[in-house]
Amino acid sequence: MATPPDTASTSSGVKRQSAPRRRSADGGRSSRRSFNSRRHILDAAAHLFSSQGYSATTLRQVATKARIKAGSIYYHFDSKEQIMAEVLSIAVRITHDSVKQAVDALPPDASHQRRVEMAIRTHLLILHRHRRYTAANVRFHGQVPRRVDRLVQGARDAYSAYWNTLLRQAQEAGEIRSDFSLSVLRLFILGSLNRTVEWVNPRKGPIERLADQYVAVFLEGMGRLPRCGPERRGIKESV
Amino acid sequence: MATPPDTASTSSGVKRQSAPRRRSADGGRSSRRSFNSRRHILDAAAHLFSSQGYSATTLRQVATKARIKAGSIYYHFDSKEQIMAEVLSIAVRITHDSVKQAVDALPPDASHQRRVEMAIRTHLLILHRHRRYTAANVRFHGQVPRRVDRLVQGARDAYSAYWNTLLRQAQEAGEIRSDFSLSVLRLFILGSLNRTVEWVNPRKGPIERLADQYVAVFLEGMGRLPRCGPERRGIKESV
DNA sequence: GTCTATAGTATGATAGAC
DNA sequence: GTCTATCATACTATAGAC
Repeated sequence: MATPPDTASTSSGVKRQSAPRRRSADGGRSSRRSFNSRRHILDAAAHLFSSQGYSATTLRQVATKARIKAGSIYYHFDSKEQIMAEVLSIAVRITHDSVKQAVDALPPDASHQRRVEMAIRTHLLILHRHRRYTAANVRFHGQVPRRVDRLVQGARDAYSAYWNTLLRQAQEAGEIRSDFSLSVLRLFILGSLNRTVEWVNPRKGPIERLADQYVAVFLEGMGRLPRCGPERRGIKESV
Repeated sequence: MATPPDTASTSSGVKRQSAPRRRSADGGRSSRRSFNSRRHILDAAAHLFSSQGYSATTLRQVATKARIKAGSIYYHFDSKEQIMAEVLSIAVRITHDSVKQAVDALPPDASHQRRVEMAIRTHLLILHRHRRYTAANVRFHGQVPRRVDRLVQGARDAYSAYWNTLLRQAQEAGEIRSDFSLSVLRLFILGSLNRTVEWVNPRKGPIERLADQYVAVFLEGMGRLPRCGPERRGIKESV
């Protein structure tokens, strides 16, 4: 069974674009908290946005969670919208990068179904590993000011295009039913994976076991012709 | 191919609980607009809630859309939360009633797979037919004040229980793989269907064609043993 | 880089005329 | 049953001290 590589730790994906200058070599223990304020604000905002929504989250809540006062946020960011835009961009970029990297790491002779399987597994794993950020993106798509959504649209389109290619190649190789609409299939797959942020509790069981069931349904369900016989993998309830 | 019956017109599902008194026999043309204010408020609120979110929607917006002034809302409702609670309750009740009715209308000897198929088709159809209400429920689950969500939880649990029974019976009859977790499968199915409110444009094609593809994936993907041979239905891209 | 204080605006909800 | 007017509160964002 394929398992995605362990890419993109939580901190590695945080964008630094237009961050303020810092002291060149963080002197020591005293200023560590303030030194990382920008990331603390992003983490706090991502968490609150993804659990309450954009409008329901106030900058006072973000500030409290980041252990600073509300006014201080404006040293690091220009507006609430900018914070949201950055959170969403981080989410899309981490996901896209991780999935692409995992698929590329497969042996060159891997089947297209296998590549799709790896993409499904990695997407689901990353979705829950970076849940604060990805859930903000997944749950509030279309619920944020248009200006914000538009800033992230390019990254989202690129990720969609990546999946389209993956699926098209599989269909051309005869590994996906020729009567399926690929755009529907992509939205079906990604939508169902993304939806899991609404109910999955990662502490109740490994995401990999959840991925098993999703992979089983999709690979069997979209295959050109079903494989016959008892050659099946065991899947246990664990989520 | 099974098609759900045409149940629950838009207006039929609107709850009247605790509505103010009305004139017994609506006299005629002059007061028709004010006569239906309560429903106009609910419709306007459902539409705004489902497209913008609960917090982002203001009662002034609702009032404008319902062609009244903001203060007048409080003649019909006690609070913004009450309006949302009523919108969500309507959504869950319409869906549950319609799906149950469609499944019950199947011939008694219908297979369990066929019953699940009908439930999938009807859920998807109703979801988009009553989109204003259902999208508010589906998109903002967990994003509204707890008091509101708790008022709807009972209805949601009942609908989940209904699906659990449907799936359990199918699995016991050997029509769903025995190694699948049914709670995961239910969340998988309903989650993927519900997710379609984020991207489906009903004017671009009939929901039935979309349902074809979802049914195909789920029935093939969760079946105990895949059916062999070329006995397949044709599915065309249309959404 | 963070603070306090506050400007300017918008919100949910209420009171009372009609 | 709807209106106008308004209260009390909370919000985003800014200004300036430290």
